[in-house]
Amino acid sequence: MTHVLSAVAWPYANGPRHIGHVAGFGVPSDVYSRYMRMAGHDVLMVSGTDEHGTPILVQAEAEGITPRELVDKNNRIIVEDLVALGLSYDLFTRTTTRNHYAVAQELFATVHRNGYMVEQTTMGAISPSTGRTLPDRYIEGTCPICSYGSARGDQCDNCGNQLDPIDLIDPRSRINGETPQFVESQHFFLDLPALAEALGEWLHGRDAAGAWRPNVLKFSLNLLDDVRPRAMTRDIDWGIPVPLPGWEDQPNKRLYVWFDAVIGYLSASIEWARRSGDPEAWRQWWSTPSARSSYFMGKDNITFHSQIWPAELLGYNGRGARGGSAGEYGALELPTEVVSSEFLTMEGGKFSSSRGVVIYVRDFLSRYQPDALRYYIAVAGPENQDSDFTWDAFLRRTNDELVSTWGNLVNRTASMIAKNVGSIPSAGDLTDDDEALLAAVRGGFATVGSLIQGHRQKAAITEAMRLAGEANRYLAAQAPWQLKKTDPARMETVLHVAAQAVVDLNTLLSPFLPHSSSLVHRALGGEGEFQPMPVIAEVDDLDGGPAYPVITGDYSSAPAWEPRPIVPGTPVAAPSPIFTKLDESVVEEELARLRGDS
RNA sequence: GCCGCGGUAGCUCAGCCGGUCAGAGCAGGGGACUCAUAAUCCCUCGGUCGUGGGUUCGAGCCCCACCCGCGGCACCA
Repeated sequence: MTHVLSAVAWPYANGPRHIGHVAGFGVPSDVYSRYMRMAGHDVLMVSGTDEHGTPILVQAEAEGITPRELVDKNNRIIVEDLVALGLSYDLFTRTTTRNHYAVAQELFATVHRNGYMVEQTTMGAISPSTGRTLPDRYIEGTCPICSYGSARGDQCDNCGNQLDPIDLIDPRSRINGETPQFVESQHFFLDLPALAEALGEWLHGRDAAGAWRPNVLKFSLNLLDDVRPRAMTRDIDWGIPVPLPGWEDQPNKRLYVWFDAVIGYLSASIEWARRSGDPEAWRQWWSTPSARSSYFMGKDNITFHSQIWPAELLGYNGRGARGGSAGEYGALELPTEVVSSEFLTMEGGKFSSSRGVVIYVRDFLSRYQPDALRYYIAVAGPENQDSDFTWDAFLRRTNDELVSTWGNLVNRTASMIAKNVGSIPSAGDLTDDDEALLAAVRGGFATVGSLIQGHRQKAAITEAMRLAGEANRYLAAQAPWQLKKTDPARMETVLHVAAQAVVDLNTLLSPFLPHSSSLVHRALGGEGEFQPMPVIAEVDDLDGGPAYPVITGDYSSAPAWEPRPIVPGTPVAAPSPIFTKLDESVVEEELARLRGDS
């Protein structure tokens, strides 16, 4: 048994999340975590909402509410959506807790003390009316190269050239139109060059271990070719105060949102431990070299997880060129794996909230089953390359695969048993065909399990579904509905074998389809829930801040990743369908909705 | 421009270290069956594996060049 940290990317709280987001970090991390628990590992799955940064301020202003009101609102929406999807977080918290503030400040202070946080003066744009940093992308003006009138500060969308906002002609703020001021400002920079060698050692070690996806590793190694110090503070009044004399009381100096966001993995682990009654419990995942940690995210986050976060940890541990010593938490383990997904597109194009090309998780789940979405993401998601979500493909995957292949297998098996026996039948002598099916399904525990552990979930669920197909073929070949008249004893044996196959296939599919796994479980005479599910708990801040909702759960009842022998005589009632078949018309309905027709 | 990814049957894609690797699902055509949400099962049509070279006894799989599509290029979360 190993301690396994499932570190899941933190959804940004400037709005609700769409299905592309949960395809990138949500479903893959939950499948992995559920499987690892079933395989007997001690899993700690943590995340939360990321609530600092300029876009939060911009959105709050647009809605005419305070940043705090905005993040409170979106935190709750996101929490509800992730629970509805069945994501089994041990703790899903947020970055505005006092605990998180304290942990982030401890990291910053120690990295600073060790000499990896260096103060520099920079020229940057601020909004004259608010005094806040104006990120490059929030400045627009006329492109000095092609004279395009709406070039962004970081790049011109017309000619594609990278720009420096100070070169823009007639620059203006995209937030409120005012002319930005370019002023000198003091900031702290994470000294990546001083940590580059240690980062390289770590990355090459990960390379040698061989578990990372090649593109993630290559991208990360490329980053090392050109490391520069990177600013970890901002001129902004929303965020975590800089914990240094002369800085902590300045209302317009705050930690950079990404500096504290990645620290969330640690602060959430600590918060989980404090709430568990053993405040030191988090060390089993963070201070133990034999522990594993897997970080799940979309590809846009790779930089922060394969460079910034490990650099923060190395700086904290005092493991860079300047030496140093670890802070009060002691030396902390770097990521074992950075598991990055590519992007999900929508009907051939990028998701775009502003253009309405988007499906929010909430809207999706209001019309379709969560396991249908989970299935689609697992089997057709952006695991290794960008993949496209289309309603047509969703309909086909749901109807032809979930409903017809798997749901129907469960239904026909339970139905025949209920009608002809009324309980799980016992088996007579097994034929070669019987043994072959049982052996194939039993073999799935090794093959499907290792594929999930290797983050090849598409192949894993495809293999599980292939085995379901074998069970369907078995039934067609054995034709128990004919044996009913000719050889009732043999019919019972066949139904016994089929029931055993269904029960074990249900176990194999349950990390992907946790909601329906309980329905299948009960369809064959089981009781209660098969896969434990997350819950929302309203909790008080541990250190006196405002109360907030968290996702948590007791997953100790997770079933073991192994065959479960069925018990003859267990009553089986006539089943009702597990999955809802979709009408062809939903494709056109949803496309109309996307176009804004409704 | 630089870096990376992809280009395999009508569609979506598998093909790890080169040698039954020319595959799967869906769509199309034909048939079987009736337990099951008209679900299931069988058979079948279909590809010179982007292009041109090269290495090799042998290459979707390695090397070079080119064409096409996509993503990233940092203070943006």
